[in-house]
Amino acid sequence: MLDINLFRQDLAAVAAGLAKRGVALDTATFERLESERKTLQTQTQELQAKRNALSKQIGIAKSKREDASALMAEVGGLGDTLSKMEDSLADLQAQLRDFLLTLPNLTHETTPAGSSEADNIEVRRWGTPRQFAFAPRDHVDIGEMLGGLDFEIAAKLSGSRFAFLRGDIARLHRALAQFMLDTHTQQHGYIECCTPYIVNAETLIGTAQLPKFEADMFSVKKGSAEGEGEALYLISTSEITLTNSVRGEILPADALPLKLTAHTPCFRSEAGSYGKDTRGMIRQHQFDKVELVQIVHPDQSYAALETLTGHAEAILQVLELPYRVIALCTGDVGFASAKTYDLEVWLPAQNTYREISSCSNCEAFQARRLLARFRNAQGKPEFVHTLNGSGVAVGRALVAVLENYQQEDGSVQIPKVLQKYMNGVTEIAPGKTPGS
RNA sequence: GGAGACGUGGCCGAGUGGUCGAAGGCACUCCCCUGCUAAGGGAGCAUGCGGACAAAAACUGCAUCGAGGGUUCGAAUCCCUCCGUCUCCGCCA
Repeated sequence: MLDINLFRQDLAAVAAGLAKRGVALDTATFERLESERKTLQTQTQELQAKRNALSKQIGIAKSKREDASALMAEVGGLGDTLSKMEDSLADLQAQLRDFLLTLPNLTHETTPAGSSEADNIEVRRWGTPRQFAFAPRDHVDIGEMLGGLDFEIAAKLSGSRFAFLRGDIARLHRALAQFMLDTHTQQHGYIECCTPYIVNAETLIGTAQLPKFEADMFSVKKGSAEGEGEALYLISTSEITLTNSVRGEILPADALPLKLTAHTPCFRSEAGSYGKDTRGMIRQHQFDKVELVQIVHPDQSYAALETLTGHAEAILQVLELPYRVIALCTGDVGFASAKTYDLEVWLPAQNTYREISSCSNCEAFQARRLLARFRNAQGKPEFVHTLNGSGVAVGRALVAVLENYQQEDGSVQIPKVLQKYMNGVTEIAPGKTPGS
């Protein structure tokens, strides 16, 4: 959520900022709502003050055993008017809040200008894509040769866009996640968390999945029959639970930066992506991800974005997977983000780089919704800045390892750092899985 | 799922319709006194949103005692719903 004070002070600037992302701000609606709110709020508060004062006098009079009937008659007439005014004020403030909740964050000045993916800027590359002496297979074909990567069974169980892993491939998937968690906790200073996978609506408003992106979420019901309770949702990323862990908190200054990581499944309905990446496990309804979240002092957030991105990069470097870093342009950054770097890993079968991590600085956009604050040097509560990044997507990392480490005979070598998580296994070869 | 108890400020804890945004204590901050492994005295110390203002401070209004609704001139206090915590029983990993 953007700061409403910005709108009051310089509406044109906000409109210009949003226009960079291709969002048209309805300034007329805002000005109308805001001026109505101002009038009504002032009037309502004046009337409330009057009622409170009179009621207090009644109390004083009664305690002195004096007659209060005149006072009571005076205040009695206020009730209806007041409750009507309070209702319409609440309604107006809800409208204003809804108006603000549907607007994305303003982008940072260093976010490149642009209108679409095509305007994103490559910041750097790491590693050299391997030269293959044969035509590299994609992970689906590799999985088929090895066994243990089964989309038909998954389709039978759940439908399209799910995968069923078995044997060494399932184990490789687990090894990747453990390696990532260990690296982030032992080398990068993150606290390992294990969080709920099901959350309520309030939590999703905090990190901005709701109200605007409900269609991207899976919702679940409590109990069997009626289940007319509160709607619950499967998390689409553990950014949701990690970041919401500070919701409503006023943290002491020395608690910052707070660095959290978790390995969780992520559930996405992928509405609107029909026909995209239908082959393999690039785009799934359920995938695992190790997430990095930092809660930081506002002055530190852009430095933190660089280091957090570096933490995600370190994973790919140690796995020796070539990648590039992309700065998303103003037209492509996510709703809550002011600046985002995507990490794209090299996939030889596609002969291209594909997103495997997305690292964002949300500044105070989420904190404002969350009421997540810290006590600044003056002792006053101030919004924290929140950052999140994949460190990295486990499913896509599995794809990258399978494709980049494949051999001509269909076997796949295990990256050195993963071997200890694989009980010393150095390669997965056809005919041996499912096994071990 | 059944029965009961409970949810107050950073923490503890009083407060069952009226000068209560909330006693008292602890913690914390500042000042004074004292001079020594301490103690005493005084003051301050919740958050959000408004108001005149370019802004800050100060001032002032409104709201907030788990959440939402209701009764009332007036609610932390009474009623309803929900959420959560604790104890016992049942069930289960």
